[in-house]
Amino acid sequence: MNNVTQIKLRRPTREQRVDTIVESARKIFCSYGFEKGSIVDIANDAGIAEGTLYRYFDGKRSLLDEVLRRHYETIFYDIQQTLPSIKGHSNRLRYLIRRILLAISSDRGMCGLITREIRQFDDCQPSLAQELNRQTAVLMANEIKAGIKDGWFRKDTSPSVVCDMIGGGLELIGYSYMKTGKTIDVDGVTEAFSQVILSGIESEKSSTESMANLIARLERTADRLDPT
Amino acid sequence: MNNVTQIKLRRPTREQRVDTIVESARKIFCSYGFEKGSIVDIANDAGIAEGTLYRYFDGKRSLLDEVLRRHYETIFYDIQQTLPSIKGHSNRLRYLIRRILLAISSDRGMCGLITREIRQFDDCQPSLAQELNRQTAVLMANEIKAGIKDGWFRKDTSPSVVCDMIGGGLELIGYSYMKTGKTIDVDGVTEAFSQVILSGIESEKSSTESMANLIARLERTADRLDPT
DNA sequence: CGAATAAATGAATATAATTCATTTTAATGT
DNA sequence: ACATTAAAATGAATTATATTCATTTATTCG
Repeated sequence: MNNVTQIKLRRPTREQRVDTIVESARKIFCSYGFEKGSIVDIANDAGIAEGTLYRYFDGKRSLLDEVLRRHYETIFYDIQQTLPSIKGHSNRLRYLIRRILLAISSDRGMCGLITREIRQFDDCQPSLAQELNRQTAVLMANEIKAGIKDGWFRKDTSPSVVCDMIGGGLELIGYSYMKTGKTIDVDGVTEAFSQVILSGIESEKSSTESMANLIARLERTADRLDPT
Repeated sequence: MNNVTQIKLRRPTREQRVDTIVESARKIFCSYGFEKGSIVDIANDAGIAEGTLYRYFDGKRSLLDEVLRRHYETIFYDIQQTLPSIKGHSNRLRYLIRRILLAISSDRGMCGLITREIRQFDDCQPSLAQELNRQTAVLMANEIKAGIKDGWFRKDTSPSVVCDMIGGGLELIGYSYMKTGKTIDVDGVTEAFSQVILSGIESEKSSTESMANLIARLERTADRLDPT
């Protein structure tokens, strides 16, 4: 067995090949969009023939699904790690809003891909991207429902409507980011969203609570002044 | 000149032919979607050959644009007639929300078409549908800005964020209507939207905010007095 | 090494938008 | 009424891509 055979390139494992293809697909789809980015482009970028690609994916659509699945996976993992450590329904909602804005603003190409393609194809199979978006909406809805139960949010709040407003609003922010390319002021936008939503749904109890905090501050100040 | 030539069908005028084509396109696009609905289908439905269609429209995309333009035209006309007669910023906002919900719920096929295709093609030309949606957003933004100026809405409200929340939220309502087909409770959803948005942005003469300012003043005073 | 199996290939196929040379119809002038 | 010209309509040909499949190439295992 000579040196040449030793250094001869082995075929990549199935997993490696899938990774290569998905990465090429991500690059092409993000640059040219789903329609314009062709299978030939992706195959060339991955260094394989078109036919080979079909041994690993059912078609263009499954390829898109896998690209999106991997993108969302990271974000979900992150959210699952962080969410339990945050105290208070309002703060958890605020965190979810901020985390999604962060995902949008940190990858413009992906944001554009998602924004443009998310509603396609829904006739037959439910779109994966939509399904993944729904998961985030469920997290928000749970927070709102729990908040209502605990009396922090108004009893007549419709969790689904609030989720639609947050989710839809963030989508439009992403859309405008894709189109204009203006950087997103993540903290500013998070505050603007939270401000409207939270004062829109917070109950008497929670305003009483914040009032109590203010009075506590007043009392502490008074204590400082009290000569006794 | 015999009877036969008398009753012979004349070619339709340009306008009539355009109307026929647009109507067929609307029907096909709403039933099958923009991708799946083919030019042949539309031409057949309109009773012409494929080539003929291209004498009236640049291509499939322009056809879609015209279908959407005509759809929005009706709605805008209606809004322009009604809006000035409504008194109060909050009521005008509520009306806009309700009018859009009405448009969504009254034409499921069109709602599906818009929902699925609105974000496409934006690389090159700005999508017409998007442009038309933006016009509604401008109406809302004006209302909010005026409301802030008049002191009815909080000074720190971000009109664009509020518009995104309303517009994006309504889009998601439409999306879910297209997918599930469940009828929309227009008045209920209008109230849920208005409730959250309006209590989110209305300037409570109230409590918390101004109280916080007062206490902050007191604290500053205390700092000045505090000998430590 | 030499079957047997798995992977890769790219030419062939299928589908759908768009173009264009040709045909059909209408309008005009004599 | 007919010939001539202009406009409109046609559908076969072109183009562009996703997908398939018969064939070739590489790997595994006895």
